[in-house]
Amino acid sequence: MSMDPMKPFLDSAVGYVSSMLREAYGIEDTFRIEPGGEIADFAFPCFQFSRRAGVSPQEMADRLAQGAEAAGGMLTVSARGGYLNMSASPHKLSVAAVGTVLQMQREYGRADRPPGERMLVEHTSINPTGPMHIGRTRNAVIGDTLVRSLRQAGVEVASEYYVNDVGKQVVVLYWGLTKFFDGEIGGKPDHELVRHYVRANELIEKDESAAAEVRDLQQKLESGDTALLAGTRKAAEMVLDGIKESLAHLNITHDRFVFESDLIKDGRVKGVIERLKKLPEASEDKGAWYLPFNGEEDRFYFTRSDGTSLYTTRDIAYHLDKLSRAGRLVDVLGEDQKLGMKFLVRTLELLGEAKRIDFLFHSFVSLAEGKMSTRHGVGVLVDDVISEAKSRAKVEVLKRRPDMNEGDASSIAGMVGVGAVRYNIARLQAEKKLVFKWEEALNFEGSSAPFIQYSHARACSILEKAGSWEKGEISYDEDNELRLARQLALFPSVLSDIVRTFAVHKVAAYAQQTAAEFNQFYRIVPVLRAPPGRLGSRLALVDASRIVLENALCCLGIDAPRTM
RNA sequence: GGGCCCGUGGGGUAGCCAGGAUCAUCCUGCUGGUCUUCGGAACCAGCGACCCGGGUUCGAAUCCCGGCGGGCCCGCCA
Repeated sequence: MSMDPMKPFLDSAVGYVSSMLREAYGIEDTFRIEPGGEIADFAFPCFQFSRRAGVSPQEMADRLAQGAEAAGGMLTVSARGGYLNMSASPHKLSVAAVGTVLQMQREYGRADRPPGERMLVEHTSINPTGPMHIGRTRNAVIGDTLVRSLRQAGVEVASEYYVNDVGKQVVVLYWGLTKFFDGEIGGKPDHELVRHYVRANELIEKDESAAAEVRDLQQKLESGDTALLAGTRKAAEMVLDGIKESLAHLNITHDRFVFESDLIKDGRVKGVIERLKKLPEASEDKGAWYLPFNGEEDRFYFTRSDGTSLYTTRDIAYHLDKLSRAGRLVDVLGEDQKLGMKFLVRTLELLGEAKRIDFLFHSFVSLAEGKMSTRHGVGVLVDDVISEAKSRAKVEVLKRRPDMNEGDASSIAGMVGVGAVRYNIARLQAEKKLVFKWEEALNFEGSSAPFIQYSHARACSILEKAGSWEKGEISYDEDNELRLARQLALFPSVLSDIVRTFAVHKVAAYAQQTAAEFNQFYRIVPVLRAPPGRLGSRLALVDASRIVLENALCCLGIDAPRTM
């Protein structure tokens, strides 16, 4: 059995068109099959070949539709508007879809892929100077959804967080801590320590001697002062602990954290600088080395005049490290990084190592009132959004289940609240800008996480009431059954599309559509009170729906409650 | 000044990469319905949109050029 229930039908459609084209017109060229939209599963537009064949598109479509018993009963074909429409036999497709899902269970969605192509996705990588605000959360949610979707699709993938613990802002944090911090954190570290960071920034802005102190520290750090490196790393790690906690609340974890300071300490940054200096393109201006791009239009400086490294130089060292550990890289980044990454890629190309890097850029999140900034302590913090979402969810849960005990209600409210936050970020195309609005972030109906979770809980409830049942022959004939089964069959192709395009919002849309189809089925087609002989097939369909909803929610990092 | 991205009903959004036909998707909103329920965070019907102007094409929301509006970038910062 194919892991993708739609695949055998697509193969027959290709085979059918190919043989009909040859038979009727002697055409043996390659051709394209399109998705058939609402009308059919697959469509062949006749426009390209009709002129050459000397017939109208509609004539050609009519002729091509005359293959009796299309593809051994796998397909139904029809001609309309110059298109040859082909649909998988609904009966055969529905049986194949449910059968495949029940066989693969949590693995459903996976496809055969060439082995050995390990991927590495870098995401989040927030500067550890303060708590995550909602803008940074977008990166984390998109990145984690990508990692989860790739895994569900059968890709071997690791996730990584690049910790910037040597940059200017971490020095400011460190300096602020030495000045104002008494050693007692007394709360979530990112929230507590950022106060010293904000205060330090305020002081530096108006006090020149403070600014000079920080500059000295920065110089010392870049010259490789080990005690100072340890100090800034410690400061970064404390804040990072708080960020990790926030990420955990969002069901986000990373396989590995790479510290920028390590790349300096073990000499890799120095090695990169040496390699770059040897490039024929490399030039020098007052001791500062750069690569000229676009003539001398854009200079990419990779050292300062004092020989120390710059951010992108260290990032190149990091990318070389990643390339040594994975076959293919993806960086999830804000759109402000585009130009810098162009220089990075072109530099890696000069070093002969650029091939396997892809980027997933996303636009910024803004507030109705303007921009966010950790440095100035303005922004909506993700911890606040999560806790507000949970408490509103709890009100909703208790409204519907007043008898439910406190612990269960809180646990469900947690899944619903976090799900709502993640879903409302993941549903958007990454390149569209996002204006954060509380009402939208906390939406619990319509196109939302709870809508999907609720469908899942309903399916679980039916299955629980049914108990165990005979898994005999299955078959479907009701329109709502066939439509739902077809929807389930589409999951592997959605994931394959994401593997190709990284368009993670598609798995959000798919989950929503699947839930909607399930709700329609649920409304119209009785399961537990099914007519004689239909019970097993319908329970199988409900179980398959439950599995697909769970798998899709898993891609989104949203828990699938059995009851809510 | 130069570069990149975005512009779809009242609000939000899919479709654009690989141009096609059928009501251009879905959510929200508004109007009106459904159900003696396998859990109503539900279901059904209706209202309402491709920024503007050229071009390519048999055919453009989709590709190209030019406007307009918004975001981001153009540092020996990160």
